[in-house]
Amino acid sequence: MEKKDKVSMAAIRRLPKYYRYLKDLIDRDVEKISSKELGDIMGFTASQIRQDLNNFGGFGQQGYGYNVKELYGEVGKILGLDKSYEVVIIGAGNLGQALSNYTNFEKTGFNCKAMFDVNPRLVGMTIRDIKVYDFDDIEGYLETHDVDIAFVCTNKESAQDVASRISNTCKISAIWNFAPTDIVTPEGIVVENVHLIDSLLTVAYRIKD
Amino acid sequence: MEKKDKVSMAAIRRLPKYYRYLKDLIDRDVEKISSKELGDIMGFTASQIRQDLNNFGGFGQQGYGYNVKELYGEVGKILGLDKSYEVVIIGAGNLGQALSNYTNFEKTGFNCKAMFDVNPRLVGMTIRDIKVYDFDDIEGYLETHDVDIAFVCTNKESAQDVASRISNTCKISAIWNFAPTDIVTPEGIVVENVHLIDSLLTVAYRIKD
DNA sequence: TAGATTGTTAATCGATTAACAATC
DNA sequence: TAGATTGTTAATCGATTAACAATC
Repeated sequence: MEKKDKVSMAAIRRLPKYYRYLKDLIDRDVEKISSKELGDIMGFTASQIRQDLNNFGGFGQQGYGYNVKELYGEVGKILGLDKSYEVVIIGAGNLGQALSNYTNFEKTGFNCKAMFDVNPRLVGMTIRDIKVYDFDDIEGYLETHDVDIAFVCTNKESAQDVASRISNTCKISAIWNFAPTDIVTPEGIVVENVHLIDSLLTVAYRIKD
Repeated sequence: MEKKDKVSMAAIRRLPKYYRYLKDLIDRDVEKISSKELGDIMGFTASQIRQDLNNFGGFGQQGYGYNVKELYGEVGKILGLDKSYEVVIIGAGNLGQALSNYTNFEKTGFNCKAMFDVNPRLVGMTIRDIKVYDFDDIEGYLETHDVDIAFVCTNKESAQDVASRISNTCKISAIWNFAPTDIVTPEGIVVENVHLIDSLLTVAYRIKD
């Protein structure tokens, strides 16, 4: 199943969409689906769907199609959702708090155990059962807890410093960065940037008359 | 300058990144830059940078390169940042509140004037000078105010209904959708989906051993 | 069995990179 | 002028789509 070396990023980024649509189909009690039908509702060609899925294995059956529940499970496994992930949030401002409250992540297996901030007003607070620690304690925390992903919700200026400090402990696998800047990490630490402003600017572009 | 018909989405999505990096260069008092230098710091090839920019015009000068301030201004104009945009936020929960507080958007010209929610506990509140109205008043509000973009921060279940209702007034140009579902709108209304969970799932995929 | 639909190879399309003449 | 670097055309690369034999 681990053919992931050669799978294109474009295909990988489609996987969560498959996962969402397959979940919807399950909720609507659809048992089986063909690549043609799935393509129609997702806006893909049947060909692309078969190509995408066959990057990871033959999950269908000729003359029948795909079993929805089974395929959903397989895509989940491909995405790594057969395990859960420990998460910390760095930056307990509005966005950090919003993410900590986002039950969707928890339901999918991303458990936030701690938040960190430099602001003394926030340190010590508890937000929906999650304690806010002083960011200066981050190294100690990471050394004594298995954390997979850090959500970085700081401002632009602090993001790289934060990334460097948490990368140094080498106990973390990935950074999910919401600061409006590109951060760099040592080889082996995955960075996923969510540049909200970039997304919004493409909206501005597209509504120009 | 309006060659935008044929410009690829891939190129358009790189524009905000140019805009960010050029701003950084201005802040660091860099006056001119070549496509080679800019490519090195942005992780693009010089060739791609020249191709991207020449979708919109020849902003450089042979033998010299690009004037940073001028190019920054041009990219801003291409993105449509020479005007400002009126914004409403639908869904005044954690994420909606976080977005309303995000000064970065305002600085770039996106002004939030009102929030809407169905929750009576939130309706009537004021969050950083922005009033929360009852969502049932949305049609009236849109008819009496020029709103360009609606940020949809509802749950998955309500997102399509919300999108349909605000699309019906036809006074809005775009929807920036944060609900974890794909929404459809009438032709002519731009939709930009920010699927946070999709982004997070690609992280899970990429940290699989 | 016949019909349907997959898995996979081949063809096409589009985006990125390379090359180079134009020119500051 | 000579050197540098653009704007743009041509070549390459990769991703998407089409086609079809395999097979349930």
